[in-house]
Amino acid sequence: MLLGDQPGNDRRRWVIGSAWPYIYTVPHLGNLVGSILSADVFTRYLRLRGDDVIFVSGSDEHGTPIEVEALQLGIRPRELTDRMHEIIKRLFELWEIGFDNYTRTESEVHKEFVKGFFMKLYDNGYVFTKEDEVPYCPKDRIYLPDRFIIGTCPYCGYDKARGDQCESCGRLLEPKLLINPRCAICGSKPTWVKTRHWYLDLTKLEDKVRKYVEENTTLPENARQMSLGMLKEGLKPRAITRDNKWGIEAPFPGAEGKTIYVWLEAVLGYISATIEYLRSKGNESEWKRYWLDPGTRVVFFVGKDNIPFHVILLPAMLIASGDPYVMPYTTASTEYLLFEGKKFSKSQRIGVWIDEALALMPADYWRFVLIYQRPEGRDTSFSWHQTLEIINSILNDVIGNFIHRVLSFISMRFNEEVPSGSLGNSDIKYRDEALNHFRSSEEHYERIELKDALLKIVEIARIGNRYLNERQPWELIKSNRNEAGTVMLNALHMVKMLSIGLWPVMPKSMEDLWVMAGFGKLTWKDAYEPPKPGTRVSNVKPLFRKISYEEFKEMMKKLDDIRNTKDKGKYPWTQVYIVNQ
RNA sequence: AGCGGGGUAGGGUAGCCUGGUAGCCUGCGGGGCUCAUAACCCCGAGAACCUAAUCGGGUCGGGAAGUCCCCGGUUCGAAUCCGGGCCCCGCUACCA
Repeated sequence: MLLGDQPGNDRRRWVIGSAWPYIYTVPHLGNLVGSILSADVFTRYLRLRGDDVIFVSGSDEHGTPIEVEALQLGIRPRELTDRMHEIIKRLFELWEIGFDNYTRTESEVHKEFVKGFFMKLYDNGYVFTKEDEVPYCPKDRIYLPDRFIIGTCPYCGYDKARGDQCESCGRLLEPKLLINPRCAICGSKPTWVKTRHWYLDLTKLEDKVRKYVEENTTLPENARQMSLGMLKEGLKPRAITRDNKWGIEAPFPGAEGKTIYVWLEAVLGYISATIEYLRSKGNESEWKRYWLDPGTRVVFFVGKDNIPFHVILLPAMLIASGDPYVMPYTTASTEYLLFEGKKFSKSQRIGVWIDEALALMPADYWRFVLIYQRPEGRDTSFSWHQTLEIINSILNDVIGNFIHRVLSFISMRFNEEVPSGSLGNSDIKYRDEALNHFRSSEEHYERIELKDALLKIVEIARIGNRYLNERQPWELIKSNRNEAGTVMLNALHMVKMLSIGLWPVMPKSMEDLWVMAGFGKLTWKDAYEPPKPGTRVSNVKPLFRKISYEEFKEMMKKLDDIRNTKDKGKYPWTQVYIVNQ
């Protein structure tokens, strides 16, 4: 392999979207890893390569749970989401998430876009109406989704069964099957009222969607199989409208007072957020270059629960619009992150939330640990034990210590100046082995296998450590300063590769390293070039440190304290812990 | 219930499509090195168990013939292919 021999030099154009968090509460680590964090890492990789990328997401704020929460707190839904949106936006900044636009579904641009978009579906004949009978709570004056009705399960007699499914026996239910049904909010008896709803006629779109899924070879296996399974059973019409007040008004003639089903509008946010971003840049019409030009690759990052909306529904709607939207390139879907083997659960306090996490460790530590355990292929269990091992043994010992032994050696033995050198066979062998791993990491990044991409970069540090042990520059320098210089120049080259490959995962630490090592601002292809002799390393100090068992115990105590404080908050926005920075 | 994914040393994961040495990381034991953050490098045991002895572990002796969730099949040969089953997770269209 030759230096500079890297594939794909041409500048590509991308839209990266991560699933919109529902801001009823602060997301937990499981929510973060599959969607927003993964999308950020991939986006940073693309930027490092010099690709043209727009990275968007936003707060999903409509829908019944938020409407009900606000009702119970005696405030308007918008007040709740105004506050939560600001908090969550701030938390993502603290997590070093580099959105071009993190917006919200209450954005005017979004609302206008959604209304116009659905009118196109209507005009194109993909919308029909049907009358349904739905449960309604006369006391709360709210239409009740299935799971907001509780009653006695007709099969097992469990008296807190929800209208969609009985948690006790697991059987699927319908609200009408429940014995003694009650409103989940106030407990009063719901009435059944007739209402008309507007449906998206997915049956007409089924063949085109199937073709899209079948021909899309970039979809992860879980997304592909799940989608093909749904298509095999046949797509059914899906209601676009709801009777909620909190949402985007349905634009259809005769649909006054109704709102659009949150999922169908939220997925359009990827487009509206792009428009909003480019409008703020003063060139709104550019959005068509991103969404209508077949050269663009649109990629979504979601958890596995989100697959149907991104692989079936959104593509179906894009087709139905009649506009020449570029079809999504892929949907990078992850499995679930479990917490100590169990599902994250807010009510049972199982898990760690993204506000608390930052009070315990720096964002880069978390980002490293989470991507290192990214649930690709199967559910993966997060455990504190494993987390400490990864930080102490991999991040600190293998990576951090390698970087530090190189920089401190140059600092002390070469007077802070990068030495020159001419590589011998052994040096070249190690350099090329490292470069091969760098190249392999690039291949994994290209396939959005972020965990494997990271593992390959970690290997470079292992190679570097082995290299130093074999060449022993601390011995060489006694007799042959030039050769010691060669080894250190080459080792610093490996540090450079590392710092580039790790930047998408730990941008802050790597930028600190770039300054310390005198690399300056780097791009992906710079990894193939050795550092410049004569540049200065300065202020060398360890980038990472270990977490002792005592510190871990203190962390757990701190987490307890934070939670006790959070519990005292009355409103959702007072149940959040923001680190002072 | 239906559909989809998964089950591999103590923990975490690769291999499965395309059958043939179970790879890697961590942890554990031993050795080396001294530039470095008690860091680094190399070697080894560990993916079967039971019994005796012991506070327990290491360890010693004996038995048994096992091995990638279990049972069966195909094959010279199965983690891999086929059939059946168990368990975990997701989705099932009105939660988001």
